[in-house]
Amino acid sequence: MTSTARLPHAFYQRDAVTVARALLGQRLVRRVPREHAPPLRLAGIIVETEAYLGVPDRAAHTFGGRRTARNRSMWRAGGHAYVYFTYGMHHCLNVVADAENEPVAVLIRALEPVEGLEIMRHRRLKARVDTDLASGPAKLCQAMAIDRALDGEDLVTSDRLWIERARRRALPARKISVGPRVGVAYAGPWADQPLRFHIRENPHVSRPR
DNA sequence: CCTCTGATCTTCT
DNA sequence: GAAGATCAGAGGG
Repeated sequence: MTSTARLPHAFYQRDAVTVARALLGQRLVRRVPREHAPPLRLAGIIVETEAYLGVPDRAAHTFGGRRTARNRSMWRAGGHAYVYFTYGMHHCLNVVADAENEPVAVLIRALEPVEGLEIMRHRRLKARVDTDLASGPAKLCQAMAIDRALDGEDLVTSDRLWIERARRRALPARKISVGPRVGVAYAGPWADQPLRFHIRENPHVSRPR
């Protein structure tokens, strides 16, 4: 029997590294209302994450504690969404972690699609194979119809975006691969920190160059 | 397999 | 005015 219980507030109220590891194997769900039709339900298992550690973390948008119009959601309590727009065309989804006013978050980097595959294929026409549907932070936002309209969303109460518990316990460490974060070479020593986590041998994980 | 490049525009300096 | 928590396609080996 498949559980549909949402991850509770307390799940997110932990340090970003713990949350980044615990999110692996859980199910991200997007509900999209439609006129004259039942709502769409899109879902994918989280297979890759990165932790961003806030004020001291040179790679984080909240480095130095600077608040901007873009990053203000990161100061919210753990369990909210932080969605940003970048490169003039891409959106990326973060899950805010830890306590309110602790501006840390977890970037969701890849999903294994499990519900609404037909819709996702339609939204991702460039993907020749299903392992390319959501194998990157911007790809998954495209597949799941996630944009800035969902910035600041409360994942515990929202009817548009939430995360369900798909596994009872966190994945054992031996099934998680750990390494440096992608695309943050500018961050000095923080670029080398082991803050990227992904499920080992899962074909839906991103393949950065 | 690998490296290089263009796209495209919001955000912040 | 420049850069960016990216992606896709092209070209060469």
